[in-house]
Amino acid sequence: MKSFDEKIKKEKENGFASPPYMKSEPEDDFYHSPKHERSLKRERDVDDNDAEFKPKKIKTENDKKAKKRKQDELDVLLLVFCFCYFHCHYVKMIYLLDSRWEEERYTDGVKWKFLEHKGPVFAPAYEPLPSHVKFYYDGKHMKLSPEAEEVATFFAKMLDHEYTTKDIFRKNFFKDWRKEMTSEERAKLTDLKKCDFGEMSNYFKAQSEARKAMSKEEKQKIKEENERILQQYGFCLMDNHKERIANFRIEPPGLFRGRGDHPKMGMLKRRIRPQDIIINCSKDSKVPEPPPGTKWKEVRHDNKVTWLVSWTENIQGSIKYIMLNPSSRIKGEKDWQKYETARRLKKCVDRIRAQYREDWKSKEMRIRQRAVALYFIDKLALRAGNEKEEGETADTVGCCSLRVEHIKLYPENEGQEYVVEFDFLGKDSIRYYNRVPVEKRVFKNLQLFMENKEPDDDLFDRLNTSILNKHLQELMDGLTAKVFRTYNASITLQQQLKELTTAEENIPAKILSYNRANRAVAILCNHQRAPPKTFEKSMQNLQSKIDAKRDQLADAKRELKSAKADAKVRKDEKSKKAVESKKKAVQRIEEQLMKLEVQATDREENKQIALGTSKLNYLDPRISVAWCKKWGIPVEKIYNKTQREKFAWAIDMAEDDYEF
DNA sequence: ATTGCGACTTAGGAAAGCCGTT
DNA sequence: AACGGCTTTCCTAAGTCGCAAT
Repeated sequence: MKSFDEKIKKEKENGFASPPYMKSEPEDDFYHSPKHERSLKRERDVDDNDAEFKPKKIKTENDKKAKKRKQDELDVLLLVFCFCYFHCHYVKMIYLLDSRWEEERYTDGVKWKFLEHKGPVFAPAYEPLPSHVKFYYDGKHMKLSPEAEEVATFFAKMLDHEYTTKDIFRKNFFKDWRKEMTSEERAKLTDLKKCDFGEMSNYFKAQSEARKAMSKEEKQKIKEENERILQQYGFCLMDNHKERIANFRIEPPGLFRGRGDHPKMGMLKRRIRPQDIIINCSKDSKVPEPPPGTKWKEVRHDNKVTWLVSWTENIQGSIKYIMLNPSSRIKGEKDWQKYETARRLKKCVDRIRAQYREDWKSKEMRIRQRAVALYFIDKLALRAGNEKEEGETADTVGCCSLRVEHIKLYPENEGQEYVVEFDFLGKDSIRYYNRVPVEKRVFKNLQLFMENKEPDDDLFDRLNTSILNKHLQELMDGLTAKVFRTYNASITLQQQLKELTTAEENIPAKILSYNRANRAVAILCNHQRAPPKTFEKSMQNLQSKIDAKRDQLADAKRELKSAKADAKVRKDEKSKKAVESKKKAVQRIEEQLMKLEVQATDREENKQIALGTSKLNYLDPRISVAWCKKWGIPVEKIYNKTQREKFAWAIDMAEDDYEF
């Protein structure tokens, strides 16, 4: 595999990459990340690999063709290599370019040839409450029918959550609950406020306490049972390889918890039965058996999709799927492709930037809007922003769906000109707040777009994601709005790593640098988290650890001093040795102290920032792997076991000189 | 052009697991 | 052994984007 890789690299060096040169920045602070005052200065890509668009000399048509052909060859080579990689890795076939490759090469959307699995694991059946756990209505005990009781337990289990205090939640819940009641119950239970779920709630709390207090043996037994289920249902056979399934358990019934201000919160998410399930597998496989006495809704054999099981969920009417784990070939290949697309964007991003800057001047409104939106997507890593059905989901927006009320224009703000203030709820109702200076032309355009509009009018009324993506497709094959997020995230990591890593530093300090680079990306992408509930306390604990370590260091230093003095007087071997060992002790403690301090810094800076999402979805893992190799950092320090499984392809492929 | 649907990726919070300390 | 704090895994909601029907 290596030699193949090297071959590709050689080809690349043999004149494909134009020499890197610096481009002048149109703005010195092009990128603005939300939330943080200290702006993450990020330079544009140094390496501009797009001689095609900015030729230094006029090429003859033949030159171009030859180059194109060679580029094509290179692309094919790369494709073949990665194809081989995934097959060698996953199918464990050693021989390359065997005839079997030909028949296994999938065309026109075929995702697999063979697929066999055991179907889903259903949620356990409802177990009625013991009779001593009572429900009261208006102070009086009332025995509920099993159906009504089950739904009541869903509410009881959430009693401590603030959800259950929200009007919409209560209203939706009560409406759906009533549907499950018998007509007598329905007649009687008319006011949720009069319902007392207290005993139920306490019962479940006691149950969970009991579960915690179980003996080792009991816990072990449960663990073994889970393992058995995992072994039986958690894997499938796809094209000769056993693959881990991501979510083989069907979602249990419960109350829908949307994020943010969701109009459907509290609705009953109904139980999924075998007759709701569509099974997907290959014709020549053993079709999974539905539970005794039941039937699947449908069994189909569609090898153009990757899912094994699907059903339609009742809240939004959307389809849910059971698919493979990220470690699987099918996900890994896709992930790799995603980063390759982002790398292709790197090669032409300057051309695209130049283009949209031109388009700011267009006489067509739709083109100006498109150009300004694209600028935001590129500069601020905003999401595309599909339109959503009003009243069906929380009111959140992305770039194309921004409304006038979401931005404020300041001709001047804190000494900066043309400042735009963004304040809106994005995916998962996470707030995006950012103030950024923009170019005058952008500013003027925004003023124009906002003229004669109400606050709740669309900012880009001539634009949607479909129009934008169609345009992007014309600029580069496979380019869509989200590729910019991937590209900007990965290039930022690479750049930050280059900037922050110092050769002399020890491993913990290097890892802090890595986390800081990662953090820069998370800030750019606005990946936030609620500060952990115990954050303050855990910070204090760490601080006292640091203080204790400082004291310990002072002691050790004192001891070293006296040992030195002692050795000076005595001048014997023994006291010399004592000095040496004290020196070692001081050193060791210093290192520990340093480690703690680094940890404290890291944690403090990470208070409200979630690194996981970008690490898992936006950062080309080969950048991290290369960085580890370059600085002799064990890759386990950066990726845990699951992550290493997901990124196995990158860990195998990337050398220390990998360039995104 | 618009809408709806289907398939897939991206997302944060909760639960579970783990590991060092008491 | 119990506890507490941190990490990992699980869970499933919420996006993106292409395609087909209208």
